[in-house]
Amino acid sequence: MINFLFTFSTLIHMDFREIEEKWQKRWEESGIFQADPDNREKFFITIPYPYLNGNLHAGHTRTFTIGDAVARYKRMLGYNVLFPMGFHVTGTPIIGLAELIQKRDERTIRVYTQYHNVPEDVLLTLTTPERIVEYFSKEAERAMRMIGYSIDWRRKFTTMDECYQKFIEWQYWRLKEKGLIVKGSHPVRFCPNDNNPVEDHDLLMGEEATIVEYTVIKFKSEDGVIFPCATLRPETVFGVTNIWLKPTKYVLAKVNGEMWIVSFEAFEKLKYFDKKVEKLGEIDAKEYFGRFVENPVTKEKVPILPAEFVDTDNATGVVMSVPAHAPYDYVALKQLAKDEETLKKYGIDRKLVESLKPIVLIKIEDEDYEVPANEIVEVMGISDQKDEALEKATKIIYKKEYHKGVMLENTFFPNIPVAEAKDKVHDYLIKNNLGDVFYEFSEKPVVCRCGTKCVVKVVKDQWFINYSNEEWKRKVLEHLERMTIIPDYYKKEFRNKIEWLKDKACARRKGLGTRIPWDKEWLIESLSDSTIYMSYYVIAKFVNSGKLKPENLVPEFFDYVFLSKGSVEEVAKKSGLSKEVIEEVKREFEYWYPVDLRSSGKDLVANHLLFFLFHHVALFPEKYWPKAIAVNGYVSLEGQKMSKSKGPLLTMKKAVEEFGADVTRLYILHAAEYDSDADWRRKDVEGLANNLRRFYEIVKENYFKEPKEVTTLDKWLISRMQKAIKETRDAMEKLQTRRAVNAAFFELMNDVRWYLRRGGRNLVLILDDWIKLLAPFAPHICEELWSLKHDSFVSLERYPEYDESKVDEKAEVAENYIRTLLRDISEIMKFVKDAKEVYIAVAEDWKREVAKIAKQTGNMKEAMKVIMSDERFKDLKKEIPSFVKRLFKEGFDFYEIDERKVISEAIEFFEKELRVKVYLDESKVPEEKRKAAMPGKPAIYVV
RNA sequence: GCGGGGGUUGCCGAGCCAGGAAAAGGCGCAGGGCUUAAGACCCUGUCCCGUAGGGGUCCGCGGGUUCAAAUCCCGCCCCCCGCACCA
Repeated sequence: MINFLFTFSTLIHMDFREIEEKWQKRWEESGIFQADPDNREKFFITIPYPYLNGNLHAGHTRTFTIGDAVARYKRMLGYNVLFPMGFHVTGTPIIGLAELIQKRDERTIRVYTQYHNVPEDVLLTLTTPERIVEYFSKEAERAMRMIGYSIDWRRKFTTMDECYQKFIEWQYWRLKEKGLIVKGSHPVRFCPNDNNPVEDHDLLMGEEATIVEYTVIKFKSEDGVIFPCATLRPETVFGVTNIWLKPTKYVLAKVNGEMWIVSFEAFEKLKYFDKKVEKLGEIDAKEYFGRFVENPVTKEKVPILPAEFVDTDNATGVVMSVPAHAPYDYVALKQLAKDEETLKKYGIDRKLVESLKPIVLIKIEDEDYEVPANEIVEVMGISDQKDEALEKATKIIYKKEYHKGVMLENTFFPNIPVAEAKDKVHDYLIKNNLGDVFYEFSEKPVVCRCGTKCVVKVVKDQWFINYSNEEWKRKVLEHLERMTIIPDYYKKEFRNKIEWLKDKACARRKGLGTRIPWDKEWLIESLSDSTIYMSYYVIAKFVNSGKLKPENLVPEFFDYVFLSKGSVEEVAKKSGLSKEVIEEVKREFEYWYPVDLRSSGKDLVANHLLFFLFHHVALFPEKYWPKAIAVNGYVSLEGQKMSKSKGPLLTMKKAVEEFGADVTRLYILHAAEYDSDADWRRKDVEGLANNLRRFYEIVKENYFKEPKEVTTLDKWLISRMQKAIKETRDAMEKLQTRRAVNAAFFELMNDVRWYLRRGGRNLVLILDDWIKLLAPFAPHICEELWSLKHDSFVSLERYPEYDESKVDEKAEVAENYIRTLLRDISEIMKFVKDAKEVYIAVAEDWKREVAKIAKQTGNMKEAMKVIMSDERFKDLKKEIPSFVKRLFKEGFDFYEIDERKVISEAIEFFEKELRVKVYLDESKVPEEKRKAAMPGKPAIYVV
């Protein structure tokens, strides 16, 4: 009794954490996850290192746990598995965070204490980037140990380490030598007050705004003044009838030596565009109304006219008018012709305005209208240029013409689709200095966190990585085809993104990181310093053990280790290392490389994972290019998006403390598959904890029972186990952790429930396999259970093999038979009051003919045709489809089981379940019921 | 707009590629068992109808192919994600 009570209470209060900590300690002490080269086949799996501006959260937990499950699974398959981890600290957010903490920013303090669970007194000391890195790297490592990842911790590093920086410098020198680093300029969102580019999270307003590139077309007046018309539709330049200015003041400016007339706002913006800009004076637009300018493309002279709809805060504030295709222009022109007052005010001849006829220059196949702008304006009933509906009208026309339109004969590009002509005109303008570009936000306003309105700034002379390089892209694309991408449809996505990738600025002024070795004013930007660092895990082991020092890491050393360039003697001399050490590092690199699997969140597809591919292809020999990439989705909390900087957030540590490592792991692995998003729901997590506890109890209760004689039921259980092994393995090969956990845990659990309900007493027969099967997912509890009987680590055991000889289809069919029969009987008993006895009659033998026919034809379609047309079966047309379906689903053994025998052996079970007497007795079952019986579906009679 | 993914039973989510079960599993809810009780655990039910294992309706909407469609084909509607220099 005392013993019972004790057991009982330990079960109730079974503390996952206690078990987990015990095994984490043992793993650590035994060093079983430290991977060094040996004669086994290797498997090198990496996960993107976390960025340390906060604690690891449920999102990390998902990606990392998938990685760990795969690592453990592969290890149990016999691979020598390397699963390392480092920390990313490059860039600005950590600095930003330090500043916020220093300033005691209220929101930051709240978010970091409440969601990141940093104690306030500790948080307030994190006022420098160094302290932040120090603190969060320790926390991250602790969290990852708490959840039981099988990481080789001897290889950890941060991207600020001196040795890492040597490695990055080497990489950039080599890229530069290959001509893949180029200089250029590009537009960025910029805060004039902070004097810095702004990132999304630095914005108060306008996070959605993108930078739009307007084409500027230089219309010139006789006195040489340029009216820079900004447009998104340069192809319509062939249809310009006039240009518009708002009747207000403009600026006369000298722009790169030319005289430009632009709005005041535009002038301010121009200052940031990497141009020489000088204000010469102010002019009033009215001085120009009625005067003419020359269309630089058609050489036509067109008048300058006033229009109220012109927005001086959009682009240059000078607009060209294409009334045939632009509803605004059409309406404004019509309106002006009628507006006596305005015409008089500016001394414009009405005849002039009336003479301006729309010039149609685009046609749309299958549609036949004269002047598109006219038609839409009439349909929508717009007559005022300030009508907001014009915006919509413009969009409709634009959309149609862009996608379906073709240029007409009166343009330079007859019969060319509009989408193409647009670029051609743009290029023509730029090439001949007849045009320019003007950057503008797609939405306004865009406001920095400091309250200042942002501008677009063109950063000049910046270093770029030349991803647009065709040769480079081609190689990456070719390699992509050879790679495994999981899930497979992401290969298409990668293909598109590789083609779309443009040159990328790789340098920044501010932040943590490595300086560009040949231009020390610039720092290498954070996504650009994390492309090939998987190779650095090899180096890091030697750095951490003290064998490699920063001064040893000369470029020639990396050349030799990674690329086999140069001679060991030379490298020894240059690096100050012994030949042995150099060779040892090289051997280790050559053993581990390439990366066999990089498993990552889907947010990195369009950036990091691309760069990862590009840089490997550029720098390493082909045999070291990555083998596979897997992508997983996000995690939300009770349906809410997580946010590092705003909350809500669930840290990895908190999840483990609260629910335990195995529960957290199992839950996150099971919550969603592949790139679909998972939702962390407390209720579900608790439910899972119960299931896991139940597993623990069941194993403990049965593990030491002496095996008894093996029954059909036992064979069924063993067979089910084989199916589960097969399913789990197959799922894991495809990285389907949800399916794997479903098969290895939930479905087996259901089978075990049935087995126990059926009175099974030999559960012990499958327990070793079950524990091993679950070990990659819930390693702690599995170690604990395994250790009850064995002296080894289950983590190092061989994963269960699927053994077809143990599959017993007949036993499975028999159990299904019993299950179905039980269900049918109880279904009927619902309708019989005070049922006392149940009689069962199996179908007559001749009905097995159906199965024979089905087997002969081999497919459902054929079988149904043949059987249904058979006279003998015409009374059974209701029963046959489901029978045939079962045949094809459960296999043809189905009709070969001895139903009478199966039923006889289960009578006792039926009686226990149903609490009535059950007889297998044909004579007691009425004729009409017996007639409807089919093989597998006996007649039932309840009295 | 371009590109990728998706709309399934109260919810989450399998199934769809290889057409043949009101459609796995989990959660929730209801009833029963166990228990002094609660929790846990074990059964049963959970679209509608039904005093015999049955019938009806169902997988975003509308058509089509087929003996048979959640699954294949066509059209439409809606939702999510990426479009960068930011980790």
